[in-house]
Amino acid sequence: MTLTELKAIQLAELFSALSDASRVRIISLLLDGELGVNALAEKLTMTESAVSHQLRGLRQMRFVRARKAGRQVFYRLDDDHIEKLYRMGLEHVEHK
Amino acid sequence: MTLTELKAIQLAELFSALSDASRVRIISLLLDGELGVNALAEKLTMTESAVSHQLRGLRQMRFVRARKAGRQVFYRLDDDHIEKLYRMGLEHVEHK
DNA sequence: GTAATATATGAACACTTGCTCAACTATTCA
DNA sequence: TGAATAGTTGAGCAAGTGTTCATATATTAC
Repeated sequence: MTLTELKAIQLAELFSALSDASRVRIISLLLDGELGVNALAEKLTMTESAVSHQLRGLRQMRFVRARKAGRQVFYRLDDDHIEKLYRMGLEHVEHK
Repeated sequence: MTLTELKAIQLAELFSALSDASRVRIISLLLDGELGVNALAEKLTMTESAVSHQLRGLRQMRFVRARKAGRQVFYRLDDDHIEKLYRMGLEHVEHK
């Protein structure tokens, strides 16, 4: 199975989105439904700024989608592929 | 689904192993069977040193396993979980 | 209009990562 | 023994990443 360099890069980018504990925890919280930035920040004990920066990356990779309501922005997972990847990873981590 | 900080870190580490194009290409080559460091280096057009450094990381994460035969060291995937993760990622990348 | 709230953004900085290069170990062959 | 081959390892460094802090934007309340 030879892989083009482009696809190798795309795959690496995909997995990079889950290669940081803060992002993993954001994904894990959004599995239960949408949350605003402030709620995420509180649950994660991170600053809103740090959360916002991470959400930006996740948004650009189409891992999450934003919905604006008044001055709040609610985020949710964009795609169930992400959930599958997450669960498969979790399974791997737990069965060792 | 609340995730402990430890598991978030472990998950992030797992996905980190696939978060680099060189490592992704190594995994993709090893899907077809074991290969020595030199053969990997040639197929990847990377130095043996660079490949060896990456293999070290993959070994530590138990993504690959080494078999020594004379002065050669053959690497293969350690676990079919990795293959599943890889294929799921590839599917995601290709269906967009 | 002003003030308060919710989020986004850019710069700066510490930390991490992946490579190169040189030196090293281990094995085979003569 | 010595030379050649296969791979590993550590130092050094450029590039990338995640956070903080200050500032900016957008919306709501007054």
